[in-house]
Amino acid sequence: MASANEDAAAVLREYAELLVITGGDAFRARNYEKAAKVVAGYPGDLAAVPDAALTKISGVGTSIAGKIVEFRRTGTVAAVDELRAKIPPGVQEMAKVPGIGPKRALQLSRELGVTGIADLEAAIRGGRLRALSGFGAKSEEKILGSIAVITRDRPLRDALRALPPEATEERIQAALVAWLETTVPEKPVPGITATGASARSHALVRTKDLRGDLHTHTSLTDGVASLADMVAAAAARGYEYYAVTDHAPNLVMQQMTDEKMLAQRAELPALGAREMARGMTLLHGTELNIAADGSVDWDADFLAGFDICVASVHSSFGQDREVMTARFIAAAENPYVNIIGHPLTRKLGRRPPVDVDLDALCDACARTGTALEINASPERMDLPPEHIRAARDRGVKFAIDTDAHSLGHLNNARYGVAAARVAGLARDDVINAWPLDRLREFLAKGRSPQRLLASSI
DNA sequence: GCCGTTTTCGGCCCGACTGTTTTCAGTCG
Repeated sequence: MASANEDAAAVLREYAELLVITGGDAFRARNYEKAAKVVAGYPGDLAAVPDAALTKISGVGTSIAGKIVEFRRTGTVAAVDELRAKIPPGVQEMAKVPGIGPKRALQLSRELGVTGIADLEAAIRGGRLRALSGFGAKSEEKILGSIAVITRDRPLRDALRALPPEATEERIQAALVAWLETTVPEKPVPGITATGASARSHALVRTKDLRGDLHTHTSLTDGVASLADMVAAAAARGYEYYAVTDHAPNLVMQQMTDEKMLAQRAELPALGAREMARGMTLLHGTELNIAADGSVDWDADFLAGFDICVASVHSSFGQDREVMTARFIAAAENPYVNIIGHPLTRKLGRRPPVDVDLDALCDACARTGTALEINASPERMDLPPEHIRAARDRGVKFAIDTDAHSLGHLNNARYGVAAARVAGLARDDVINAWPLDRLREFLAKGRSPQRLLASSI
């Protein structure tokens, strides 16, 4: 997503990374990282914001605004250049490899003279890593796996990042199809639909069909925009409904509590009544954590207070297929779980998909009335089109969600729609393309009074 | 470096996991 916003964000992000590698103040680094997210997710064109107005952006103070101004004028930031020069070549690149952080990247450079990812792979295959303290067979295996993920995902990630900021769903769709065709030329993916090539293309879901977003965050957890700003931005998109789904307590770093969640819920009626959001129904939800055993954060009593629950895997990614599948199915069978969030939990070029029997999970979802998420974040593309098609054929419904952590992310829905279109989904397959009444029926799931009574007998 | 209905200083994201170690450092979400 090449744009003034993304360019500035990249510089701020790099400065944060450099501060961490060079042992700078962690809070300072975190502020740059946060500012990078805010700038990347700034809903307008950052180039149109006057210098003096930059500090009006939350998370951007005088110092960071100064660096943005410098970058706009000169195309570079001196402080970033200085830190770059202090670090041996390859360290920044290696520190981004999952399993390697700043400390290990520096160690690899200093003690082995490794100069980058390609060199690192050669060093591992040459058995040179074994000589380092703290590195063993498992580390070698993990690093090689990470390098494979980076290599494999890079073409798709780069293709998506190269799209213009306002790329339409058709344009994104074309990029996805092109990538699928180059990836598996010998094995055509069944049901994949190229742009405009299908006679059914008129029936495919469109971005304008989406009536709401069902997975979004605020600054109460790891989002960078306030609840009020997120709601206003959603209303400006013309949504009929909008779900706020901040993280739940078991993702410890988010520091969610019962009290915070209830306080957020109490804010919604007033926000919904504002002129800006009038006519848009606010749903109070959460993104639960599916624990290693398939349980979630809260008990039934507390969960019953939510309008909608997304449930996602955020830990223990390495479970074997059988355990992982049982874990997901347990979550789908929870009467309060409406959507399985980013089902493969992959991040392009960062984290491989978990090993789950999707057919079994799809059957559980179809049986229990649980939707699978098509997470629209271009950093995830999860589910990918080939799996969406298979899931649809097993009777699964979908939620195309942005998982927005900033205002700008709300505009990512079209990436999910593109994946859905490639897979051949129609409006009827997508629960957030349904009218609110029908959506509410779906969300009631197994937790209507009659059903709960019946299941307790 | 940013922020403010505990405000101009002093907080701010904490704990589990992992692999390697023999008591813990590093990484991650």
